[in-house]
Amino acid sequence: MDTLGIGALARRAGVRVDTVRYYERSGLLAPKMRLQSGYRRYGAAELARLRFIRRAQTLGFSLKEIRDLLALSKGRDVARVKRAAQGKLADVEQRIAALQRVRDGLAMLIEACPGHGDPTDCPILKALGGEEPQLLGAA
Amino acid sequence: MDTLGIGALARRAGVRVDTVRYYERSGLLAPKMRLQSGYRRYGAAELARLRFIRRAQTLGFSLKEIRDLLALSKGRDVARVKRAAQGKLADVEQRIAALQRVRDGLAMLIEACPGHGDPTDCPILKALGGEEPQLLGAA
DNA sequence: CTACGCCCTGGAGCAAGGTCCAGAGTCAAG
DNA sequence: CTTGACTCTGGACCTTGCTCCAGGGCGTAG
Repeated sequence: MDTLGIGALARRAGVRVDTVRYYERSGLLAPKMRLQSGYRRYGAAELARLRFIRRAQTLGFSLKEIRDLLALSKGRDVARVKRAAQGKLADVEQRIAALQRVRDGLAMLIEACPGHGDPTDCPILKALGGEEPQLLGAA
Repeated sequence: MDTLGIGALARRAGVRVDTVRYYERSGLLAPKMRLQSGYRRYGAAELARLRFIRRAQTLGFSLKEIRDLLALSKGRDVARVKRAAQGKLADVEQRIAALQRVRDGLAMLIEACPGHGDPTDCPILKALGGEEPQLLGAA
């Protein structure tokens, strides 16, 4: 057989067996087939899908969002798929922009901080404790 | 008085009263003072801090991380504060880089998708369902 | 046949981050 | 003083994303 049991699949994707079953319950990943015994069998497509799920997760997509993304692959409406992808893109771009503002704020503070001396001279502490914590950008 | 009750504070920060109390329990935000009745009173600094917490959260910082960030403002060791900020900066930069890879992958797929016609021609669907879902970058 | 390691289902438990009572006290306007 | 809006505490409950049993079957090497 070139199919995998749940344990082998889990090992190859770096997740636990329970997690695979949890994803199945959550409608994210169904086995390719079952043996008469009820044992799940997975193929290469399932392994790829599982790895996709994990990568998406580490980037901050919730399981629900991932389910939505994956559901698109069953849609026959190409235009809708494209629109959904564009929406996701806008989403990602907003997150990037927000994080860049954080980064710039942090970088400025770090540069302005002497790294020694009187705490009241440290701009980082001022930004964190003060009246206007601009660290994360206005509003 | 120019102090706020918990309800007014919550309204101005766009959170629920229960959330403010939850943050207090979690060691994130203490009232400026209490009335004899036990009522909490907050000043401008507390409102700023609450808004800071919310902004940090929307950018993916956990309450624990935020607590760490805020705790720095009480530290007298400027060098340590600076190192902590640098660590957080590296963190943020990694997240940005990861998201940029997602963005680039998505953008490429969207550009390659005609937006109509045969679903089997749509690269987005291929990337999602196929053998090598490169959408989120390799490994 | 006996082990030993997988696999099954169902359900409990956990951490984070809230959210929502119940029952009782407080405050401010009229 | 009465009313209605607020606030208090304590604890239960919810969602997400797992993680870990218990109490069984399966499967293959020796």
